[in-house]
Amino acid sequence: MYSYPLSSRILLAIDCIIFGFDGKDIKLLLIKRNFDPEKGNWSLMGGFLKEEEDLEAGAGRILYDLTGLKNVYVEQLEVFGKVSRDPAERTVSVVFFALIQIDEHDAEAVKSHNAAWISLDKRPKLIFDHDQMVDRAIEHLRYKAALHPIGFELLPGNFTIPQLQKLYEAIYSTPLDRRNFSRKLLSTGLLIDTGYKNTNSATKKAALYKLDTLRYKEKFHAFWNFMPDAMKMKQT
Amino acid sequence: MYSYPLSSRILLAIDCIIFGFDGKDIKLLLIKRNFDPEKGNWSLMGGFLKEEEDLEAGAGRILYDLTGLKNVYVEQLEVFGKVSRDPAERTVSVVFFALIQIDEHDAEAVKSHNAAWISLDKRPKLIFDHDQMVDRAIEHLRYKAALHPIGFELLPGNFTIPQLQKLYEAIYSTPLDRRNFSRKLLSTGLLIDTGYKNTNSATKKAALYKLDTLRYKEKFHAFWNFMPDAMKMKQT
DNA sequence: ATTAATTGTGTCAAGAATACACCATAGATT
DNA sequence: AATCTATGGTGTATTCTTGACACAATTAAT
Repeated sequence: MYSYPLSSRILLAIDCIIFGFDGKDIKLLLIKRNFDPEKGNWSLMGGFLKEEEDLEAGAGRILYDLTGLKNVYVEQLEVFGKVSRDPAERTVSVVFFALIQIDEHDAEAVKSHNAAWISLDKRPKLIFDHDQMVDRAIEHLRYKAALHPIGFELLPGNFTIPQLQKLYEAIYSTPLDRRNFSRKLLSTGLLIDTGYKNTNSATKKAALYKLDTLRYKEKFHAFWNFMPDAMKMKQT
Repeated sequence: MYSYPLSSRILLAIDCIIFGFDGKDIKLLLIKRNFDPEKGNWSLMGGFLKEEEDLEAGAGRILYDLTGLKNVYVEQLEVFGKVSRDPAERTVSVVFFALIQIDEHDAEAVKSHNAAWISLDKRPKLIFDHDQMVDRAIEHLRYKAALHPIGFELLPGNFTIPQLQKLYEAIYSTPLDRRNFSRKLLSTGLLIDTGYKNTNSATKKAALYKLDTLRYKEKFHAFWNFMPDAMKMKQT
């Protein structure tokens, strides 16, 4: 069997950007490193790809270690491969983008990793090029959520339309019209009315919906249109 | 300075998917390997990331080697990282997606690499997981061209609206209405009428347009809407 | 009962997308 | 030089979607 010349083997890192939503703000799961290198500084959760491990499995492992969750929404975001991005050694990092339901994570695991959920507007400076990674992820979240029904990944199984609206308002930092939002959402046919009401509310209880998962899978790659108008191409 | 434990350094490959358009069909630049491994079989153009080379620079180097072109449209597509994707050795491959003007490539370089422009519907079986990479790239081309003005990257500097239409028809394998297409294109404000006419045509000569590059850069990340309707989300 | 906060739904007007028809130009044919 | 044919350029009516906006219903607190 052929073998490649002995050159250019490189340390391959995996870094995970993990978004959650607490009902009000989009949050990031970050760790305050209690290990070297860069001990004491904030960073994304990461690790190295193992020799006998598929790339996606590596991402799954790292996500599971920190959150205790499997089968969360994950996708590749981008590879960061500048020569000097890690001063210790040439390291290429594959960045993964994950959306989780914030109240389902394993608080013990998060604590043991010295991790915390942090609002986007309060995020600390991160090590290496992790700030760029986060910037890129926020951009991607805005982009993708405008076109595909990924918002649901951040909400519990049953949710109300006002909750969904708050989520989109948080993503785009912009108020949305209740009536138009509701009409658009319902017209996708992705929501099923559970018949239950949200008992938490102090006033009128909103209807609880769930995802029509069959339809969701069918229609995932089709286009949606939730991007606020200001971000669309205008003819000016 | 900290150093990482001696483990999990991995061979990092770069593979390039290069699209062109000959006025009729979308074509891929593929190589018939005259070197090992997999000598004699078809594959994407690729190479290994060098120790002292930024990732994007590596992609640029490989594209330049094959086409003689610099500053072409390139973006990261996806990382392929299954353990057994390359039987010779664990290799993780970062796949890049490139669009070039087919008539500007360096024919000598292409020849010396034993490469050829091949229509999508005539593509041979490729080595390893390169077929999956191409499938993914075609999907991405359709996706991206529907939302962003990347089609121009496949056409010469001056082009006619009918040429542009043929390009989109090739990308989506579907006929488009001339009148609506033209109106939509012109309404983007991205086209500047050069005042010249296409002299190649046998009958009425079409107007030659060029990109308004300033506007193009400004508006690149805004959304467009050239996806044929059938691919959009419908409510049914 | 009244009030305040929140949820649910309807309507109208403007804009965009689609389907479709007519005219213009240029070279080839007679 | 008249006309035929292939292709390019533009206009319009209809339908659908979007955005702005108003009013009614529900619930708990007073």
